[in-house]
Amino acid sequence: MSEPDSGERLAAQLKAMAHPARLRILDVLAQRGECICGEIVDLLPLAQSTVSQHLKILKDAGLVTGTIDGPRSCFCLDGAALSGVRRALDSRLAALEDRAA
Amino acid sequence: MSEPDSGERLAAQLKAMAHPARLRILDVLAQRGECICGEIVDLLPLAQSTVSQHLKILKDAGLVTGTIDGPRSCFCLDGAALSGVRRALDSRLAALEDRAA
DNA sequence: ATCGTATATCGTCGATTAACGATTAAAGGT
DNA sequence: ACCTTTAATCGTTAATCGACGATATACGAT
Repeated sequence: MSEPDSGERLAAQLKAMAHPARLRILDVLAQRGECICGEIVDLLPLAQSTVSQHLKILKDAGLVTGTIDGPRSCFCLDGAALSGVRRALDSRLAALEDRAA
Repeated sequence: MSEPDSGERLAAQLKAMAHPARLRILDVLAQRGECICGEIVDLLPLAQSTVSQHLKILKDAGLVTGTIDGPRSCFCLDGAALSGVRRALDSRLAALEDRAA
């Protein structure tokens, strides 16, 4: 198994988000609920292969899910994972917030 | 000037956080309030030069502040910046949360 | 069976990252 | 003045990233 410790897992998720194109993809998915790859390609100034690669990174990090739908792939956000990232950040900054209060 | 758009700025901040060692540094600072470089070096399994480099990355991203104190450097978190990251994530995920509700 | 559309994957290339040891700089103590 | 301590910077190396075009795959339509 070798579960990565929580720091490594969170780091990996943040890393997946830490790219302007991938943030935009997450935005698009948040707005539309779901998307096929081609729609995202049309919205971003990147080649199809590059978008597909970014989607794979987001999928590998568990932040989006992709289901094959005929010749297309339908992507949508994994709400639980994204909430998890948010909670992880919150708890890590809790000490700071307390101090500031 | 060429202010980076909000996506690029957030991406840069997330990227600075997206490393296990840097997350640990943020944790240490959150717990202790402030630290000198050497304390962090003692806590992490990394060379002094590597830790100093990580601190520079966090400082350049605006997530921590470093003030020179004699021969030492005293680091602490920039609460406003970190809260900003949190808020930015929250607002980007708002659409998702609404959908899930 | 073939064709067209939609994606994923491969291979490549330059740029960036992460790590280290060695060196330098800046104080402080004696 | 000289040494010690602390931290930043330099130079190197291996590994990873980001982008692309080209290719392969999977399916639906004709």
